[in-house]
Amino acid sequence: MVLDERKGMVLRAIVEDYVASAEPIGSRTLARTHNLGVSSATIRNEMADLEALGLLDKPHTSAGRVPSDRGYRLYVDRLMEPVGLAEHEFLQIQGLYLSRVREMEYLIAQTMRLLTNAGDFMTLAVGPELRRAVLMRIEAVAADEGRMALVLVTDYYVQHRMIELPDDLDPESLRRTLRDLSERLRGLTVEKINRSILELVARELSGRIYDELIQFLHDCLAPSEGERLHISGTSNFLSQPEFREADRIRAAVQLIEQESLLGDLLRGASGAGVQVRIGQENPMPSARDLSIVTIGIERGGEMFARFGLVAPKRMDYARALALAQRVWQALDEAIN
Amino acid sequence: MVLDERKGMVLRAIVEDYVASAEPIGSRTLARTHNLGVSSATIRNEMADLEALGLLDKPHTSAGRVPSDRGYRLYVDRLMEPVGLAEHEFLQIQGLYLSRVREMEYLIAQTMRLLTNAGDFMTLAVGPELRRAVLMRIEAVAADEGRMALVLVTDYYVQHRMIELPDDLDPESLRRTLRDLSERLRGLTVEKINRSILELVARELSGRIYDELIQFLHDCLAPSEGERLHISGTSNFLSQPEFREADRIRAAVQLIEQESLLGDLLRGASGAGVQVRIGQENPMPSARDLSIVTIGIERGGEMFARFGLVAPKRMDYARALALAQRVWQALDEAIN
DNA sequence: ACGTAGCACTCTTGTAAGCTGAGTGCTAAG
DNA sequence: CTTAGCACTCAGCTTACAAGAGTGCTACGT
Repeated sequence: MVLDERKGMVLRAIVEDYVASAEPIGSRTLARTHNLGVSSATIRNEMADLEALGLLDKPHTSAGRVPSDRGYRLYVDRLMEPVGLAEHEFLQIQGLYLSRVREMEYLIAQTMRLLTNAGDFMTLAVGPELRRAVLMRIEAVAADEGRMALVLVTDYYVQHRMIELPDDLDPESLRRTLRDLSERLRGLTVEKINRSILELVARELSGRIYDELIQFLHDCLAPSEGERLHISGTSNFLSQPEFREADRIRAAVQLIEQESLLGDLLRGASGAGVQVRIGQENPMPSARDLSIVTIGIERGGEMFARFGLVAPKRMDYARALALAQRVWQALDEAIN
Repeated sequence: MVLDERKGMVLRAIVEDYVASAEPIGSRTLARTHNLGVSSATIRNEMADLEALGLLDKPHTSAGRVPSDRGYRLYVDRLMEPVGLAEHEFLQIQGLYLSRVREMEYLIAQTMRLLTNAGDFMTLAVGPELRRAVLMRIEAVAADEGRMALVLVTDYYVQHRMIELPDDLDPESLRRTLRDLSERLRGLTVEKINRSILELVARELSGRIYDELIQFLHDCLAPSEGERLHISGTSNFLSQPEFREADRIRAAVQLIEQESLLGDLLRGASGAGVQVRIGQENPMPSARDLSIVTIGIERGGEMFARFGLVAPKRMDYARALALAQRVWQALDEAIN
């Protein structure tokens, strides 16, 4: 049996109706609402064929059909009609990256706000791996008499911490030490520094305040911080009708709370550009009812940042893809 | 009718059993589990009295009793036996503030981590109002050829943003401008700067890069940023049995997502030290089933920071208060 | 050979009725 | 003042039943 044009139309109609209604689609309803030019009985036959092809599922004997993972996949790859964004959305996304700000946290925050407000998605993001970041500068900015802000600048992160100086410390010598340290470490990746920094510092420096300094550097250089998973739009997500029942919403909340799982979900995708993973295509079983559209940003051939739009499998793929595509273009351009 | 000692014991037993079990407490169970020396019938009479006094509620005719808001209040004020913290907790809290870090975001993050892991609470925090912060320094830290990190230091906040410099900008003149600006504005509160900064900058400075600079200053000085509400431990909160039903959990998620509501909840308390607000004592109706223990930190007679432990009314008040009290002591000492 | 009408069958959902268990309130006796 | 006993109440569970939606199959028409 082969997927002729009519079967495609039926599948497409089912996916789109189901996406809109969240209710299984029956043959009669479909015949009534769509002008397919055939009766419900014919549609029933087509549906039976689509089910045999593994493109539709039946929740139970008399409940109408629901797209299977493969059905969604076929829809996304071949049946879906791409949608455009509204003019103002298009421009809004462009405008987001026109500023001169070149800092990851800021770009991520902006992008997430945009994506979260643009649809019923939960948005995930991870920034570039901190261990790949290249140290540029460590500097101390005096605040007042007794306090000083340490600032660590890498190629796409800035970190700071304000500390209290002990009375017996000469600010000038601290500044000089930092300048030396800066010189010595500049151009190294965080990954590399991680090894040598402590030795270096231990060898050349001493005194109480340097405990704080080392602590600060250590904190800044700890990978966990830089790869922090950003999450927003959980209420978009949880307000989907699939989470009407207590068990479901509970499971969903648990999934959300497990940052590591969401991180895997997002990182499961590889490569640059926009990708879709549907249901069981996701690596972990707890995400088998979800789909995710990922945006991978590369830079110099390495993975740089990654965003994800998460929703039940019954997501609006056309819209998610349009958004993702546009954000990818704009962000990729801004960064490269 | 007056609250004699036995009534107090009964109320206390009901509160504690209910806190532990989340199920309404019946007279027979109470007689069996607590050694009150009287029969269930007597307890029934006492319960009826307590209900008449407005200290107990009945969910329905045959469901056992549940403490009313006033019942909880009386329990907290007069019946509850204060508990101590475990030795290691006590020391852990102390240790948290021994470091020399004097930056609000850091202290808040540390404190929240502690509180969230210490019990089944959701933790809220707001830092000091940014508009009261006193500007210390604005400085530019060079990153590489074309980029620069702007750093703004106030007495308890540091903000930064990395921006790309236009080719035609002389980094030295930028640095000079910032130094001038710093000199002019140092010692002013953000609130005051907010008015004058734009005029000042507009009058003395010009050129494309200064748009970014002004934008950065504006962002830093926008009060919303500085008063950002920190939230953690939502899973502690949502895993409480009161949220077993879908509607409840849904409402709770919505409440959490509404940052402004949580902000009001937290800010509803006034004054320094540890306070408890129970159920309807909270200003907003959507929090009438919650209780919050707040920790208010003052500094120089002004409200500085505020933390909140949020849980269903059926919270473990003794533990929450012990934690809050200890954190308050330690933090107050560290800051003042 | 394909499309359609009709019909029997299946299965979920919603509703009503009955039962059970936990708890209360009241009364009378100790 | 306390307690035992008993009638009464009510949420929640179970069962039964009807309604509604949908399917699969068969027979018929083009």
